[in-house]
Amino acid sequence: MGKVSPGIDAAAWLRGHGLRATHGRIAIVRRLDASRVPLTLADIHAKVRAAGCDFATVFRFISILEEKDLVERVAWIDGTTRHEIRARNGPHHHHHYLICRTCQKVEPIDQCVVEQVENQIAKERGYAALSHSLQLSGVCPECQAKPKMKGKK
Amino acid sequence: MGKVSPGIDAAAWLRGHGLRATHGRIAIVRRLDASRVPLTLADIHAKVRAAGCDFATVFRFISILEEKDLVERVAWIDGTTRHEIRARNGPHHHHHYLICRTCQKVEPIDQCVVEQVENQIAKERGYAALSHSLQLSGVCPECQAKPKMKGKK
DNA sequence: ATATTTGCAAACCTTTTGCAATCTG
DNA sequence: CAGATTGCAAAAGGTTTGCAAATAT
Repeated sequence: MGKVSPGIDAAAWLRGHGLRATHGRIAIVRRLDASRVPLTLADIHAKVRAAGCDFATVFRFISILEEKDLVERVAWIDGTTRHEIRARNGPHHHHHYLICRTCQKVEPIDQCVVEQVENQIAKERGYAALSHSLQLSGVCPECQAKPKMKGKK
Repeated sequence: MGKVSPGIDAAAWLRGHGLRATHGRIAIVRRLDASRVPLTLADIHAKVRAAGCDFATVFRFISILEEKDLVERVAWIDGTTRHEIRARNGPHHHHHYLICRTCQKVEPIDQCVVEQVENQIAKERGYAALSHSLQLSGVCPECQAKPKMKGKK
């Protein structure tokens, strides 16, 4: 649902956006499409290097996708920069996640509760072209149950 | 109000937290205290280097303050890592900002509208020790009025 | 006086770029 | 075939660490 399609034809998707379909790019799009959460360049590279795709290619191609607004860059709460294929739900960009500070598990939040906040606050001040990033973090039920081993970062 | 105090006695504040009051540290605390928005290490260093405080000192001391939970690290929406002195409003950490994507202006949002969201969503899933980071971005009224000069980042 | 903290410089690691070779349409 | 794209390797940025000298208590 947030995916480009279930098991998409990456080559067709690429050409449909006026992009050349090389092996590396196809692997990158597949990787992005398969993830429900934003990935770091290293994450992506780890999965596509087997296909002979260089880190520089990941870097450059992700930049291209971001310029075309097909991928969005997210400043993750742990300080890493991540990238996410953009769901086609209109001009609004949603990035709602629940992150466990202990096990680093990430759960997307589907509800659009922030919409009201966004409209209320930002429009009150006359802002246009709004977007937002909300990351909630805490300790998940599983980690609360486990013996406490402080894994700081 | 989010400040340690108006024109605080940094040395006393430091000793009060069991930290040695060196010139560099005093300058760093003053800088943090004077800002309503999170700062990068470079921001802080730029202001304290005149006082002969090295970048490494800024780096190490901020790390110490963060371990003691006196300063909080924030993954800013532009990908930079920023640091903010922690307001004493309880265990809840608030980071609500309205950021202009054109002029980079930052306006803190005082309202705690996310509280409901946080409690609703996170507790529904059994998370503990919640905190959140919300950054709204858009184009401020002033920038909407100005002639459009696309300053990307 | 003594343990802590600092400045300096080097080590790291991630991000970015140049260029010749390779591939796509 | 021609221009776009890639791999490789080096450059650039920001972060982190070691160590001897300086500092706070």
